[in-house]
Amino acid sequence: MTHRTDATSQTSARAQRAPSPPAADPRTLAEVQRAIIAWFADAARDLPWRRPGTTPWGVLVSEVMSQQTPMSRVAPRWSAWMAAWPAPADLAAASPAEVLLAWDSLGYPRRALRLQECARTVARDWGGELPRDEAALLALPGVGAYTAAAVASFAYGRRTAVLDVNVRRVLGRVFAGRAHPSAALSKAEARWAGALVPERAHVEFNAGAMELGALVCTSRSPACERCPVAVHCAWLAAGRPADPAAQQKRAQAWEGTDRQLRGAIMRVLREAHASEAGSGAAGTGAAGSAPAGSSDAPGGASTGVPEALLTAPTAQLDAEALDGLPNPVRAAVLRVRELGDGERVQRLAGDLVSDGLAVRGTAGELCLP
DNA sequence: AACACGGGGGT
DNA sequence: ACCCCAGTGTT
Repeated sequence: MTHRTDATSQTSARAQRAPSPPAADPRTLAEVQRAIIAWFADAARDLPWRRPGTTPWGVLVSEVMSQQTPMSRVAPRWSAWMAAWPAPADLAAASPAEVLLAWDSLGYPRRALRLQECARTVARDWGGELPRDEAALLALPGVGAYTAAAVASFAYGRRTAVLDVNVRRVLGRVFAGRAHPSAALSKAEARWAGALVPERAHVEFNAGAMELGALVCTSRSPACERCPVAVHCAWLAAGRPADPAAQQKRAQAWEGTDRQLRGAIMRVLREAHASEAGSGAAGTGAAGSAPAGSSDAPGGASTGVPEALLTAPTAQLDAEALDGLPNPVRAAVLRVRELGDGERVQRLAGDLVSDGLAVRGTAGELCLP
């Protein structure tokens, strides 16, 4: 299957510093563009935000949810989210707790907070309508180079280069013969990618290049036999050489990390909030449908958990209070205690508060904001 | 430029 | 077990 890299490794190692411009004649360029557009017309997945009638705001929401997140996980959440908050003003009016509850376990919950900040900015500064200008989009919270370009292209039909990891991989393989894109997107890379976007059907080209990278030209096991541009692909022609530079990126740890423990604490807060707000339908992580109406914590009623239950030494733990917790909350609390000692939990809880993902109540409880 | 930041599913 | 995912913001 994979081919040895011996004969070519010297020359390919040389070429990886500079993002080589598309070493292709205009005829090849046009052919690649046409092939991707034609392939996309047939192979495009039926994603909810590709349905007619999706607003620019809906496109933005789908892009933010999709950051570092497979779309199979995004689709159901997007539908529930847009049903609850169709327009920026709707999201702006929600409480952060509702927003984090609806985000559920999509990951990187700060994205949810930024998306709401974004909605509030749009409501306040843009009359509730997303700006069309890419630079203005880029200035919004949670919107970086990729998302600004994606919205400009997919929502507003602007001719701009949309460079996510999929597109970078496809272009890098076809034109530069490189198996994997570098860690960071360079200016030069963006420049020649921009030159590649066709004048006509650029939306279809952008979406198609992403789709091709997601479905065929995948990172791990590309299906070159199904690839519409295989005949033009420099990487395939070279025998699909491994990438010498991509070796030593350390496998990302998960067990025992702060991220894992933070996530467990966030789950406690979601479960606690859900079990108190609507005792009706609160399942494990199933934020599900409409986060209806109120987040009003009447008086001083806590919608969180006593922080001591997360941090106290086992000997001093109030076992009775722990037993009194609703099942999903107790399970989440036990998980936190299994993952980290009290000191670490306390430190990370403080981080969460600093990040705006949690608040401390007057009675020593930790809650969603 | 290098890190931190979730979580789940594919191989 | 390891890899990857429609990235962004901070240091």
